[in-house]
Amino acid sequence: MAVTISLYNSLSRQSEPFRPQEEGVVKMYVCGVTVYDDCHLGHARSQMVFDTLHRLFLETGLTVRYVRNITDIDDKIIRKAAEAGVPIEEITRTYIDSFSRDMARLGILPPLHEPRATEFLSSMIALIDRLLQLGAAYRAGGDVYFRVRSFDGYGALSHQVLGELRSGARIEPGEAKEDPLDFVLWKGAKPGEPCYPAPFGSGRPGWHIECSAMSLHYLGPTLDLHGGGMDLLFPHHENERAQSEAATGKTFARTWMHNGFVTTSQTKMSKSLGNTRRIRAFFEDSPFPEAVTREWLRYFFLGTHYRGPVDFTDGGLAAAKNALDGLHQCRALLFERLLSLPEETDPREGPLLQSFMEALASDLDTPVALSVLHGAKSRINPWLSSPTAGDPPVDPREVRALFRLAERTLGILSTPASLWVGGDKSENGGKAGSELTPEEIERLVLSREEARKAKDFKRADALRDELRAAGIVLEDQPGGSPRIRRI
RNA sequence: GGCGGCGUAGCCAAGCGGUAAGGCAGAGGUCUGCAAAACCUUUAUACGGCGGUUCAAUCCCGCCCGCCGCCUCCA
Repeated sequence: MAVTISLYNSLSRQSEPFRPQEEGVVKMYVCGVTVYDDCHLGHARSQMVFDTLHRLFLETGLTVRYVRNITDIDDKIIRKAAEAGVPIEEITRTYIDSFSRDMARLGILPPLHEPRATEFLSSMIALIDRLLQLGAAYRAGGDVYFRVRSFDGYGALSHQVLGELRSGARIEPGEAKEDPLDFVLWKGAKPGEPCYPAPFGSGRPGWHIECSAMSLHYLGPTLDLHGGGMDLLFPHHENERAQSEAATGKTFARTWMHNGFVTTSQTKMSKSLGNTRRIRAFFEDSPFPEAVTREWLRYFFLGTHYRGPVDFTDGGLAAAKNALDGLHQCRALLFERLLSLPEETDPREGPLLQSFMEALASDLDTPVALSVLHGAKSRINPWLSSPTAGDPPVDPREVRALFRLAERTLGILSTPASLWVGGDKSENGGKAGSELTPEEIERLVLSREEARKAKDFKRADALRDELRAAGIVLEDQPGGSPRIRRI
């Protein structure tokens, strides 16, 4: 569907129409993770934001060359390995696996390339060499530093004035920087630490250089879009930009996007504060099957615009689940009603589809996109719930197409109805949602049915209460046996 | 100290110059043996405060108050 995508660019601090350099192809780079621990919900949101953007690009027919790095050489990894007394590779393998599992659980579409820093040492060394030749970098005390004041545009991305920066105001003991603002490109080897040979002395790369080297390798000197969390804006992205542009003389990234934080009690969720919630734990603690939990979390995050903060609360989570339940209920009834009509002939265009796409195209306004879904639901529901009703106020087939569109772009409304309402973890290889065995449940349900037939409502209600206490809710249906729902 | 974000109904959350989307919760109703679920109806003279610009401001400007973030590793 033809829409003009506009995105907020951190560089210009305004929304701009998004136009890739090459017609029909998007070169997109997003900062991944450093693999020294399990990922938390902050990572989940960030990846979800850029996944949604990725899906939006695909939906509009663009080819997306999406690269996301994995940082597998870093001080924290080294320290963790040393503490555990295991090789670095064991730590990185463990957390790369964990990250991959988390991304799969969240339903994040895989990027085209997912390079690891250690696979690109020679590219990084070449880049540093080039910066040294250009005079943008210098050797000092076994390290190599980037000379920040040699790069005119430094600070333009994060809108910092060099003189006001406190960042570099500290020089760590042992560092030999010319200027406090300078940052390390290559750290000289220290005893007992992993190191790699380089013309300027063996050692290991600084944090920022990997992104420059890997994006250059896969996507060339100029990215259409570079993304990451708000906390990467400075210094990470500022540094990446400086060293890349100093080396290539070209614009490094045309659009920069930064997502807001996940907070708890209005405070940023971060590892150093110890207030993180791991993705894995969220899924393991969830009473629902994985597919349901995935949609639940996605819906929760998508309910807030990506640039704002999201406070992670039980109330917010509960509201998200209830709202999603309503959408699923509608979807299940609608799909059943339209079963005989092939989806292939559903409309490709229409006011609902248009509104939905326009919302997403407008700097990824997912809250508005969700409201389009709810709007469609409330207009189609009366028709769905009364079989004798006349013409529906909206084309049911467009609503079906809309739900499919939401499935593709937002990654919600894809779980089969049977799993959504009646599912529990046992169907999913997890723990059971109830203390009762299926046989016990069936026995209680049948007993209640007998009691109801005998008009012994007191006993019937007691049995229903007993089931409810075990997390089983009965929903009587006209004619048939009651529907069993787990809570 | 520098840079930035936020403050909209009980809660969450869009809108960002033309007179307040949506969701959750709540209330009333339909259905039901009673429930539950579902469906219907309903819920902000009003957008932190005070000024200013304008025919018109929640949206622009100024000041103030309150939260939060970046400037050190961090999505």
